[in-house]
Amino acid sequence: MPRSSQRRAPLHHPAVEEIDLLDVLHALSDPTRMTIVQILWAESERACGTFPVDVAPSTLSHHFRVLREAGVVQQREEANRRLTALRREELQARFPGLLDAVLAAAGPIATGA
Amino acid sequence: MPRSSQRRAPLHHPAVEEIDLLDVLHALSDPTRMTIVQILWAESERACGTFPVDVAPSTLSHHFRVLREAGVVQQREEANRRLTALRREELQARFPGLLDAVLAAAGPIATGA
DNA sequence: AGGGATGTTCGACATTCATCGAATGTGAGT
DNA sequence: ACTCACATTCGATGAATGTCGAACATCCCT
Repeated sequence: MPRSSQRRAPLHHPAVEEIDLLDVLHALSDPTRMTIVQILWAESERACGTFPVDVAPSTLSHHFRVLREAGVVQQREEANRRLTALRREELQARFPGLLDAVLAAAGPIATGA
Repeated sequence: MPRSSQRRAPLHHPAVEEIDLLDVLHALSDPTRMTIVQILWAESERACGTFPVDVAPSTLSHHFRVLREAGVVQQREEANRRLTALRREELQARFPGLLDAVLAAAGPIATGA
């Protein structure tokens, strides 16, 4: 029985109704995480290691966990990669216009953050 | 020479162009501060002590400073009261739609926070 | 002048957080 | 099987944060 889609932890994502506004705002209030979200806003899906941010891999993993548990991003396994995507439609359904306004306010991506 | 309008510190407020998105998001990611902003969203101007939040006066003062230095609220002196108001137009000019989306997402005021 | 009301500043304290290095686990390819 | 690449977890550490009580400053009113 090949269960190749359950590699490590079950990767808990909050349900749409469980997404808390303050958690989302806190998740977005960090420079590194904002950069991640901006990139995902433009590129739909991306592997963890391919983000142009200047932090250690363990730090990056921490930020992805914060974003995931806040309900901002979604992660799925593929081989030994972990692909990350924005939960755009779900966030739009829960907090209409919020992500659009935030991303519009963020302006161009500040690479290196 | 009655200088009744300069009571204590000069109450520094950031200029509109200096308002930082991440600072604003961080300021809004606290329950107490979110409650304050929600109340001001509905009531234009209000004295510090009249907010129904369950924190010590010194803590409240701290939260007002965070909101003020992030550019979210504006404070002016009147007698020995300090009146606080949202910087609605300025925030709308700097980050269009942001405050509207956040306040819409926040829903009804959770008194007691 | 004295007292009460309003709000701030100053430590202090516990919690949270961003960050890193080292160790670990998983999958792909040789 | 061995190794390398990818990503996580763990432990530690220094900084920031939310909270409070006590002390202080300013203004109004009696």
